[in-house]
Amino acid sequence: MRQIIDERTGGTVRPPYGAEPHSALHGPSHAPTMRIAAHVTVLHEGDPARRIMEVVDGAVMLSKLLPDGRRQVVELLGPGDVFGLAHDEIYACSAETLTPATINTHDRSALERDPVLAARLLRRFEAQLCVMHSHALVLGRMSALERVAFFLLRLMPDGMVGTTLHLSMTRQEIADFLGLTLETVSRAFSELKRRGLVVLQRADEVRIQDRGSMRRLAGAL
Amino acid sequence: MRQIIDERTGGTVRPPYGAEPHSALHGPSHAPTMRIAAHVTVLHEGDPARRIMEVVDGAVMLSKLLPDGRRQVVELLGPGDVFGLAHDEIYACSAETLTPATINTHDRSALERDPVLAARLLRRFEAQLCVMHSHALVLGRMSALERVAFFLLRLMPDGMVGTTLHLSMTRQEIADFLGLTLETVSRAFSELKRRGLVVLQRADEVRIQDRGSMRRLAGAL
DNA sequence: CGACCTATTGAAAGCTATCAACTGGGGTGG
DNA sequence: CCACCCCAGTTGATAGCTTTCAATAGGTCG
Repeated sequence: MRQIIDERTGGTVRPPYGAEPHSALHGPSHAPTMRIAAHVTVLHEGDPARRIMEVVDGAVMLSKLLPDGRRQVVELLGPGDVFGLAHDEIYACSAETLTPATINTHDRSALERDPVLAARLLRRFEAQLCVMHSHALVLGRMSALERVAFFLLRLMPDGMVGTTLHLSMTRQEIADFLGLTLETVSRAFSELKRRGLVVLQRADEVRIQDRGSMRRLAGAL
Repeated sequence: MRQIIDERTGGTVRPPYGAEPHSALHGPSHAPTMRIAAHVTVLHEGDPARRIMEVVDGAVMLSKLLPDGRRQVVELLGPGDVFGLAHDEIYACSAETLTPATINTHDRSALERDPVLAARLLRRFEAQLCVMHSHALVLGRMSALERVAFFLLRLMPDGMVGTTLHLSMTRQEIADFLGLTLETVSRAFSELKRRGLVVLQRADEVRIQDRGSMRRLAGAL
């Protein structure tokens, strides 16, 4: 289990209950902005859902647990993405920072009062829903090698060709995202390396060498 | 391949291009309602995305294809659900009716003009996103038997206990939804039957016999 | 009643998970 | 400054589950 303690404050960071930097002078719906360290659990699956959150900067991982401990990382979020969604007033996922992150929080009631916010969230939800559809295809129909190729392409926008990508996830986290085991993820990395499609400077620093072959593996996506 | 011909009109039903019942007197953004037969492809993945659609009645299936023909049914929709989402002005999924269905269509530009519509879609997107998160857990971490149990519980609301559920999907469609093969789905049905958790009156008529055991299999969901 | 399509069941192969050992890098403490 | 420890990652061997290929059964419609 990763730490859920914020080393700056020494306390658990759970925005609905904890201190809220920058919000003292505003109402709770005025988008208080929080700066959060890496590897901090921001939301817990099953907690009462009072807030909706936007990633301003950094990376956040949403995950769900089965009663026996199996975990699925259901979504990877970056700047602009929204989380804190709820079924029956209960958070449906846990949220954990992968890197230091800046996050805006809104009271759920703000959705009705603030049409500009609602419009922004609507566009973002549409985009995230499309990404989830792609991810269902990955989880349901792709082989291990294809999943890892897809994962790396997803993290490496077309713009940054030839640059080195820093993975801020462990093999276990990648495995939980792709519906595999950490060993299978490791083997897939080794296979991509062996085929000359990627270069691993370190375990968490990847360069895509042959983008064409990667695209073909990942289903031309 | 299922038919994409509407037997009532004799023509392909593709709303952006085809005839639009009930809409002759209204602008294209005034939610023309269409009545569509079962097993009709309403939207094609990759077509230009001009409309956004709401299921009023019936069941709709969203699917994505890989270049080599592998298919994933990414979402099952019922009354209230929304589809016709787009990446880069292109439909991200194909949509096919599973039953006769009634569908509302909105011009995408209506989202900016109609805040009531936008608010409704926002709530619905949130719900669908949560369902997709659950589905990612199913696809990534559950065994074949667990997936089928989950599928049946999802189709059988708590209210209707003891009633017979009519599956409007073939084994192949269920398999494509659950990330399995049709043979594995069939074996899972047989196993659930053998264990006394369900009764199959016919291949497409299921009664859940032991809901508790089903819930345990499906991860208490 | 026969044709055809869907579903079921069986047998074998393949891919991923599991269990286990080993490697390597980073940090700590001597 | 170096040695050791610890954890993440890699690699190997085996098991298990699902897929694949194939044959049979069931049901519907002409």
